[in-house]
Amino acid sequence: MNTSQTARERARAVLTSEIKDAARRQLAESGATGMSLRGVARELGMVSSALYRYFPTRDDLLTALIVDAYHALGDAAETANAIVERTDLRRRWRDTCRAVRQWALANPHEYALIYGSPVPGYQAPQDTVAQAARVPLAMVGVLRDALAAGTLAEPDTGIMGVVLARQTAALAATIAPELPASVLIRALMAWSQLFGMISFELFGQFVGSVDPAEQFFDHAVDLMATFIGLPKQAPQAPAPDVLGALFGDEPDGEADDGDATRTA
Amino acid sequence: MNTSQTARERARAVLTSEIKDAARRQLAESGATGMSLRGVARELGMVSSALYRYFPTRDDLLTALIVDAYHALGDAAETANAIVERTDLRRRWRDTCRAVRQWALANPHEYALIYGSPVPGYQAPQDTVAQAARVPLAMVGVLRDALAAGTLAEPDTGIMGVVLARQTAALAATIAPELPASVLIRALMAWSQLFGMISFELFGQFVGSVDPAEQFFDHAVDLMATFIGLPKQAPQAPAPDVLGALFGDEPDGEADDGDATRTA
DNA sequence: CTGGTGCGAGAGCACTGCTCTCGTTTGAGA
DNA sequence: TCTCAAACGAGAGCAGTGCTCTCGCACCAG
Repeated sequence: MNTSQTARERARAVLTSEIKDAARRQLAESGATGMSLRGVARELGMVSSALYRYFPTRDDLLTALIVDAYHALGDAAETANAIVERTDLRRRWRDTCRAVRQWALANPHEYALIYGSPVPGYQAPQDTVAQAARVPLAMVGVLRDALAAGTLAEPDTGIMGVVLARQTAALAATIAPELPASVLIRALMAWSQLFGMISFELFGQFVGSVDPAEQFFDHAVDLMATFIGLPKQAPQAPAPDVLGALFGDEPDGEADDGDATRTA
Repeated sequence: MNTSQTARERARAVLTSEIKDAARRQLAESGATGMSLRGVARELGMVSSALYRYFPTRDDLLTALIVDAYHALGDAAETANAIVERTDLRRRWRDTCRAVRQWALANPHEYALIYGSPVPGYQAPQDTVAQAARVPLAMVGVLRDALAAGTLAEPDTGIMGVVLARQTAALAATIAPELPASVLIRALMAWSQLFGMISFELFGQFVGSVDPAEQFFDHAVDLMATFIGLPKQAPQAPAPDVLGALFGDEPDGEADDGDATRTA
């Protein structure tokens, strides 16, 4: 790729990323409304009209930042999920959720950009939906492994409307066919609970109650894990037969933990 | 109150509310970024500088809209909670949550204004915190009545950090001294889950999965009620005729989820 | 009746996103 | 190696924004 790149193309690529960097810096300082095209041009020592060679409009620059933010958040969640010992499901769940919160706390304005109110007329480029799915997919990955290991306590479904039944069936077909609908529904609940909690913490809704939300967050994540059916605690020293069963069936393979949330 | 009001004061009051109405209209159409001071001045047939006699800055006008939005949402939740038969705890819980969602769907931009990313440098006037607490207080009210009636299944606390224990103790002291910390924590979780769910639906995070979120919402609300410890079902409602008199005019298919075909 | 005060209109400033034009630079094809 | 179109940055300019200041007019208490 780089071989056939002309100097102009290389300059264009580097300047494009420099523009995004400057915009990200302004975003981190002043929020989305404070990110001005003229401001980033000023920071780069160029004139504002020159920026339009790289981004046709301000919203396109913001969209690029959104895509990057989704990507960074997905990376954070997936690496946190991949780092933990694969059989320690409870810890994988917890660390994945923690990684999302840590990323949000470290990049509050970028988080607000993607999970706050949609800024323009809110178009969702098809590129973002795949990136946005990475966090819930990481969470589902833990549940799939728990189900495969036989340690997932399958909750009862309860009464389900036809629309919801169809939606969960379609979702299962594309995400995790072996997961029962009841687990999928609770995963969706845990997913929205996670981001609701983070948004509340970041946007100041917890000030009167659990303002330093660290311990509340961990507690809630743990309770939601139990709510879905993850085993209470990682067995300290699993019995040899259980261990053998765990490593014997091995549905996802062990070597590819680089991508722990493969979508089958 | 009108007695001691001079004509000038009356004119000022009515014009102030007219400005807010016009601003709310612009907000509903174009979102927070589209609400321009000059635009509302144009709509009212006045010049922009005249608006500064009523709101010293654009952010102050937005803040007024925020306070009003909190007020309207609190009203919606409290009336929904008050309409239901007081002993029907499950239905009170559900209808309160539904009222929040209905209000959010009816006023998406106002919802985004108060629960999306904070718009300006995010100051939270002391007036808003009391208003913002009304929804969770309505939910807690149901739990208090359940505890008083002896029908609240108190969940186990689990391990709790000292910070969290102190926070929940302080919260209980000011809100509901008789509620155990475990219930309070789960109420906080249900609260953030509710708004996380609504935000996801409004901001388009559910598009790939449960996009028409009606049935998923009801299902999740019900599961969270059980999660907190509310009794499974209202103990066989007191008398059908009373129920019919109370809920004769339910707008949306409310009576018994009759349309939801029960599929296992 | 009079003088201070609240009010709306208008001009103007600094800023924004965006468009258009004009020389210059670049690099691929002749 | 030369040529010419495409890409590029700079500048001017337009319409819009929030906000300030000044100026007359209308109100209302003294």
